[in-house]
Amino acid sequence: MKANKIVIVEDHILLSQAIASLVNSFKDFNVLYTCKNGKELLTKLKTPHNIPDIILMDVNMPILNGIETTEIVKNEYPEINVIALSVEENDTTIIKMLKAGAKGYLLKDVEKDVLELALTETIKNGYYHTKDVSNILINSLNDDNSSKIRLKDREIEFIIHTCSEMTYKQIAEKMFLSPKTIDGYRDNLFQKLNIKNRIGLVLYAIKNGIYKL
Amino acid sequence: MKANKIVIVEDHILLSQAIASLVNSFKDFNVLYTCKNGKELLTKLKTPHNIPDIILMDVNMPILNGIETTEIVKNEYPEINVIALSVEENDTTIIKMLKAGAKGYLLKDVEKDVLELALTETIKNGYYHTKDVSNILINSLNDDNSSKIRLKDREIEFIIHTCSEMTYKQIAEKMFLSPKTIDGYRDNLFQKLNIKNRIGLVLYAIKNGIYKL
DNA sequence: TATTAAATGGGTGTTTTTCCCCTTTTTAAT
DNA sequence: ATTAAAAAGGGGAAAAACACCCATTTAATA
Repeated sequence: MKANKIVIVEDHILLSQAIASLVNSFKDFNVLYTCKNGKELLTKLKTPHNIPDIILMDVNMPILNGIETTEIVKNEYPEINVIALSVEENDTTIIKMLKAGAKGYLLKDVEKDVLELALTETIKNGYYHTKDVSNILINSLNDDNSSKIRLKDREIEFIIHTCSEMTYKQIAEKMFLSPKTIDGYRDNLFQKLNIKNRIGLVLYAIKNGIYKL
Repeated sequence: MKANKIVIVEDHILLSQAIASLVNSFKDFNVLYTCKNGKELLTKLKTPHNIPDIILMDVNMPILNGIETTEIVKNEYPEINVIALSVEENDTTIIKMLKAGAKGYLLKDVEKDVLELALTETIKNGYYHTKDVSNILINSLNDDNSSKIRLKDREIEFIIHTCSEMTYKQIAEKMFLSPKTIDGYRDNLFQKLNIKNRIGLVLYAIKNGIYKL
């Protein structure tokens, strides 16, 4: 078997080169090149001999993040397998990444053997998942059908305004609603999300990507 | 010259092994072992043959972070050179790390050659600094004298508690202070940071890495 | 030692937030 | 058309947050 070609996309150069060194130490794999972000990757892929077998993709990157990049790669080069590599254990991030078309999701604190296994299995079967990630997926699927928290558009708009120094009265003005209606939105959300006060709402919004810093 | 012994302290195993692979590829350096956090390192160091020439230390770690660990290492094993390795470009973090006794501070997006150079120079001269970090240091010194916002330790502790659903009264209890003192902290910070309410403080904390999600 | 600055805490009053229990209007579904 | 559910709005009260002004105790330092 000739060595499989790997591309690494990761914004921190040292880490990217370190991972490259690790991958090159594996028997059947070789790093073709590394990229600092999604945009750089897409430019590279336009040249045919730059098409790898597997892309190891960091999720959190500037310019073009892992999720968006994976979507584009999946559309334009469906034969390439993307494996996500991240510190993020956030359920929704993992799901978004897999929805975008990633064939695996590795947390950055796995052993190097797991990385090698993931590469081997992905070449063989087209996918690889650790138990951790599988469990997270199963849990989140269960949530979906039963009691998943569904936020309405107007509520999301309200939550975003909540992440500012405005008072509720000012938010009401901005949304052309009575302060009392805003009161209702808030009371509803507090109960639905099981939080105690506005701070909790702000933290929820940021953690779930509703409000972006 | 026989190979210099390197130890890597980094909480994400895969990264730690990747960096190890990279360091092992350098001519004059060999990785002795890796650790997941400061506590693990301190245990290891108790055995004499586990004493390395240089420790590559991540700054953000659970259990015992890079700054605290470096302080302890500097006291108990002054002959070991510590080089900080981090994504944090935050001025105060860098300064704290250098104050703690680190002989260098590498951002995680430098080229691998820079890492090798840093290791070589540290063996030769006992220290190494990139231009980036030197500049940050110089700037921060200038700022310090003029109008830089300086947060005291107790204030930072307060801000972190602020990013929770606790009321100020509960924060006061947790910090063993009177609610009135907390009142003072808050009023001070609102003025110093030019914000209007607790939400502003939470957003400030998150944006500036004081509170990590 | 005198002076300053920082840390801690008190008093009092206003505004905002939070909570609970309501009504009316609109929208969706049977 | 009828019913049900969701959205919008309300009253009133208690709790928390906010603002300002001031007192005491340390710690630093000129």
